[in-house]
Amino acid sequence: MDLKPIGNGGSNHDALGDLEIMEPLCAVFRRSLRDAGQKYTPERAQILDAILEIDGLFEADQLQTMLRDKGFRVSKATVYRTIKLLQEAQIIRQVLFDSELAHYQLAYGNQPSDLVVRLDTNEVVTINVPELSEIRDRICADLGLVPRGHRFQIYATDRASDSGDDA
Amino acid sequence: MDLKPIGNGGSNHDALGDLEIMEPLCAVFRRSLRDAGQKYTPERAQILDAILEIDGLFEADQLQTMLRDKGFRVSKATVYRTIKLLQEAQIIRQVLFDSELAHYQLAYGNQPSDLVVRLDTNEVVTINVPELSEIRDRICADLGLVPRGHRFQIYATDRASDSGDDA
DNA sequence: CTTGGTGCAAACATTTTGCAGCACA
DNA sequence: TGTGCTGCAAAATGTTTGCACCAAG
Repeated sequence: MDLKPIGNGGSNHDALGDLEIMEPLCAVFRRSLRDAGQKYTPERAQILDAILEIDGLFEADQLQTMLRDKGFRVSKATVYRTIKLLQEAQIIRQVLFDSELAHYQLAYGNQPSDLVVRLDTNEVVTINVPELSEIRDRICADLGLVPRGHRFQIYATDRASDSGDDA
Repeated sequence: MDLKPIGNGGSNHDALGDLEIMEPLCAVFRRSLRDAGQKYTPERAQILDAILEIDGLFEADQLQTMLRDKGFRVSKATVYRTIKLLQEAQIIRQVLFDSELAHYQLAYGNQPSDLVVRLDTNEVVTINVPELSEIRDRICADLGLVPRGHRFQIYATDRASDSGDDA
């Protein structure tokens, strides 16, 4: 499946965490690594840089291609290993909307990852729907559970492009 | 990842399609196959039967195990091929909540698949949240798109089991 | 200097596919 | 009775891992 994430329909950049008003992510990453006794290598910096240039979703292979185009030679293994580290650092998060391929998204802060996926063009728009958090919390309360997060994905088309098959 | 889907917290069975008030699914499947010039074989019937016994999510391997326990010998290839057919027949739908493994769910009718996933026990509860459809439609209207469906998944734990890592 | 990192390639796990024989409509 | 289906095993895909050498702190 070939998809082109077309950036944040809402604003990805204002639903930040809380207090730390936009600490450079490389600093966040470096600190996270140091706390885990790990090292901040050029490859890891390059991968994070590439991610920061992406507006929307990305996948592992895409990162390697971007880096290659910039003249960096990073192995696929390192890309995957770094993606895992970035997830642990809460800098990116996995977004599930395609079973065939893992997708990720910047996640500085804790804003949920709500998406609109266009089935006709495979474009993806990220949106911000505060009500969803309320709904989530209410449902969890009803069930006696503690909410830890949520995902919301809308599938849509422009016109009557097709019947919405397996959405 | 090992997960135990524990049935529908809401009611899976009353948000049916429209008019056809619970036509036997095997009939739906048979018709769908016939319309496509395909055959209703014992293996396919057995697989659908197994699915009907499942309350919640399931995965391909699980079906094969269930069938084996019942004394049927169905190859993995046939399981996968039948899953695809059942999706085309709109009888099951894929549920994305774990990037490592494809999960499916009964989908007779068109009710959306909203889930609560317990991160501590890996249990899954299906829920029904009509508001989500309204939110979806409103957002699509704002974007000038036609809604085709949506997915909503809540991640929760019982107590302070852990920090909600990569959710 | 020491510990952890990188690239490579082989290993993995899930899903798909080619093929020869079999069975349903 | 012919076309589609099954099982098997090999292929494909995305991701992980073992290992020898290399580099960050």
